[in-house]
Amino acid sequence: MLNTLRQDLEPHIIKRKFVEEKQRLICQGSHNEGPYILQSGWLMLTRLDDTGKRQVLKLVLPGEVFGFQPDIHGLAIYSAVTLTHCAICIIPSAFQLCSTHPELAMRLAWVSASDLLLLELYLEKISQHRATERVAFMVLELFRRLKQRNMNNGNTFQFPLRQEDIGDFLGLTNVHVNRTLHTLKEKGLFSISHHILTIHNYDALSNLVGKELKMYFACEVSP
Amino acid sequence: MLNTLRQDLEPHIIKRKFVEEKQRLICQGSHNEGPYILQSGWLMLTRLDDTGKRQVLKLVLPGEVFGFQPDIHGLAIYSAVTLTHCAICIIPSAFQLCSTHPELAMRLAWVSASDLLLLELYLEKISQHRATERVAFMVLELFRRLKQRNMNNGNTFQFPLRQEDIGDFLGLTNVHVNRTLHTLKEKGLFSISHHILTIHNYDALSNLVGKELKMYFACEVSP
DNA sequence: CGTAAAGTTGAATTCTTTCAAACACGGTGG
DNA sequence: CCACCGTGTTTGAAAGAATTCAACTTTACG
Repeated sequence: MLNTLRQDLEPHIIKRKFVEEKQRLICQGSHNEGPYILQSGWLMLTRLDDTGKRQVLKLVLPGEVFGFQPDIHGLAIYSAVTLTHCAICIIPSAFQLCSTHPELAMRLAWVSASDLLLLELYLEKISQHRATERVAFMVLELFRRLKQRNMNNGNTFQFPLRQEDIGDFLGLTNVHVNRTLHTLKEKGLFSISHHILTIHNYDALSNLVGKELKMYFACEVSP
Repeated sequence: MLNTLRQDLEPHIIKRKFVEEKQRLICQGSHNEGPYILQSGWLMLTRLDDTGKRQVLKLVLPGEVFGFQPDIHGLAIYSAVTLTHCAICIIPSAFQLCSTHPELAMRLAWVSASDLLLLELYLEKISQHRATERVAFMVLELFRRLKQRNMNNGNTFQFPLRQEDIGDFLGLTNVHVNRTLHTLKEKGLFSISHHILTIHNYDALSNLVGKELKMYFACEVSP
């Protein structure tokens, strides 16, 4: 399911781009050309509010579709910012293509529904649980998606986020993220160093997120 | 856009149901027959975690589709619970229908993307803002959707949620919801009494949620 | 009228933020 | 090669927000 989308659409993909890190692909409040497919690299979807607070809505990994938004006034409600060097594809007129390519419509439905499911899980964690569990959840959720893509190296993987990004993702201040990471490191669960994250005790970590999610993370779901 | 879905699908809708309040249509962890269309009444999508904490994921209003979830192990990740007497339709084999009815696939894509957008806004509020703003946001967001359905009576509308439901929706305890509702009532913004909510000062209320969302709530978006 | 469910209030505790300052690190230019 | 600078991380102390616990009041409903 992961790779076929690009194959289906191959003839319709007009533009390909390579983008440096910290660049903006979609800009909140502007017109959105998407949807896009991320081919390689990491990026994040972020939203700024009037007070200048930032919410990271999603971390996008290779193979994922992003930027399929029903617009408010036709404008994007979030920005897409690269965390690393990225390669992306643009599907310029996805809406029109849908009528002639029902499989694209199905795919977009499936993508949105999957994003929705993931966001529901994040919302639950952020809304109901404390800093430690939120961070544990994020690490395990990422680890699961990275493993599906063979982007891990055993219990280790690249982790391009700053502590402030984690905070804006999980609804915490960078200061509190720092303290929480320390606690988790001291407990021997995982540690981050030089943008590399290492899980030292997977079982203890997954115990933090509860039994149901533990099963979710253990199982290989097609992305 | 709101009403056409049912018309498109009319020949394929097999079952119709009337359901009492506080009944469970989808049960977390069980197989899900959906998707469904809510014809009348209110219901909510809720998720329980291992510790017994509950997250309300969405309030579903008449005309909306719910229960289109890519399953974990084929099982529903949330329950659907009626808040009032409801009338619903079931679209039994939506996935198969999609191949012969591309407009259904498009509709489901659009529904999921809209749900995702709404959830992103809730996540931002819950993650970044305090109790007062969360509650204000919920009231305005509901008011907007109710107005689209002519389910308001001026600045007044039926409000079937208990304070505990609000808490589980917004990530607050029922105790704190109570105190927050009091504060907002004393400020003359809105009040709830006998399951009827009255907005006393719309402008002041919408100032609480910020300029961008204020515009969002002011505009009539097709649902 | 009586019971169960929902709402209200206070006081103590816990978690998180805020503010401020110090520290570490990688890169740049002298 | 080293000093310098900016970005990101670390730490402490005080303030603030929300939770917990417990008791009490009100409302809904048979």
